[in-house]
Amino acid sequence: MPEKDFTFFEDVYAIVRLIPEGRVTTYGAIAACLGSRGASRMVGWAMNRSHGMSPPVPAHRVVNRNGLLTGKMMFDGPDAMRKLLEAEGVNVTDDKVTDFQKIFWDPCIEIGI
DNA sequence: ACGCTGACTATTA
DNA sequence: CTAATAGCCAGCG
Repeated sequence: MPEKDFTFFEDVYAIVRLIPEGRVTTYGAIAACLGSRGASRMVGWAMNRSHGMSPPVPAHRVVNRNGLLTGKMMFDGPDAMRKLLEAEGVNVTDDKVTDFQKIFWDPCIEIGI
């Protein structure tokens, strides 16, 4: 089997695409599962780069530690992220995910950590 | 080749 | 309690 040619951000894409509808995760959770807790910035940066990727990455399901939609402005519109989340059953109030802790999805489970 | 920036998080003052 | 700083890794100028 080939070595992990996958870079940090490629792993991030794989995880984000595994997030089920109606669930959200955090940058830190993804980074921590990959082995680098402080690499949360890389996760966000990877999301910024996810525009135009195939298959598309549901970056709207990735929020910061407080459930705040930090990257909503990077989408097609400042309300596009909130609209997408609400369309999946995620209530968003004041750019924050309601009951964020309840719908929080742990990527470590899916990647087998 | 070097330095800066960036959708973050945790710690210390 | 809030504010500021350090740590993280990879792309871009």
